[in-house]
Amino acid sequence: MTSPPPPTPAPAFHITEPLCAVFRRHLKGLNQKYTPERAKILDTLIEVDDVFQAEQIQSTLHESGYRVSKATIYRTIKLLQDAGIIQQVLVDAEQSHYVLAYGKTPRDLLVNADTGEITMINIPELEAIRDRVCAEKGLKAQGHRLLIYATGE
Amino acid sequence: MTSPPPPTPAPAFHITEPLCAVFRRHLKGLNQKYTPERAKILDTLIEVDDVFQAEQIQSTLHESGYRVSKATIYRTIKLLQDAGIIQQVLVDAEQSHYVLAYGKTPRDLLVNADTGEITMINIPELEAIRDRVCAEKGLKAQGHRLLIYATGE
DNA sequence: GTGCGTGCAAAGACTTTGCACGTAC
DNA sequence: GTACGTGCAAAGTCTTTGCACGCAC
Repeated sequence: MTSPPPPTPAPAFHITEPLCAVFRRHLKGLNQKYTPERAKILDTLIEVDDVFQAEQIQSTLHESGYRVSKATIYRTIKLLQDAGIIQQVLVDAEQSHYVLAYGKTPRDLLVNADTGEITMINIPELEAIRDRVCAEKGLKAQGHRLLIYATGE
Repeated sequence: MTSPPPPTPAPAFHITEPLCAVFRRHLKGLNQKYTPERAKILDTLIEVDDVFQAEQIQSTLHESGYRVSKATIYRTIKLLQDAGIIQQVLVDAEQSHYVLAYGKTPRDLLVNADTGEITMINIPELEAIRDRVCAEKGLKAQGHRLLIYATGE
């Protein structure tokens, strides 16, 4: 039950709160535990601080000498999504990508078509544009995502 | 070899040319044939005239009493992408979605989060914004895609 | 008869799930 | 000892590929 589109949930708490605390609180609410695997995965995401994939998390952990199964990684990713800490980003049909979303609202991504590198950018005026377009249709904007494909340099 | 991101190729020919002619020309260039299956698939896309998935094409054809295998549908989708007639759109991690792209440059989509309905919209000022952002990074914009998630009515 | 196209079934890639074992309260 | 978590392997999706058969020039 992967939420089909990422409706960009609004981050609700203070930005300064450590993400692990947010995660711990979310888990506690579900009567679940903040296990070493879950902590390691979250730490890795924070360290990477970029768009990431399940595979990448596993190999990064592996390099640190820490072995976690794919199953656990996927399960943890789902928990982190539910907690609003990460968000799915659709940049590639082959594999799911995610970004840290908590307190950041990363809605705009620059994809370097040469290198595949993905950079988070921020284009504030998009929110106004988006709201205007929705209002014209009698709808209410819940979020947006812009992907820009670029080459050169 | 599904092209990972859709770099939004610029449509080059006159809009009034029927898409089947474009497709036929593309196939001829590859020494391939405009078969009934390929024609039917393209006709269906034109009739649907909306974001679509492979599955949907097959069942729509099936309702018309025409049976085409998934393999042929996927192979034809790839040909249509190469011809610049359709483009992949990433709206959902579960399945690949495509839209007719020829002569339309549909870069902006409005996703109704309540109904799942996807509408193509056009926001001309985005091109300027996109080009500006890329220029700031010393890159050259090749295309973009905006997804807006909305609810209400 | 060579080349291209189709359907079928098998293979692939990513993700999810069932199960047995472990660990913490 | 109950509840939750993990790894493994199997299952599940969507998509691609290999192969044999068919059709057209």
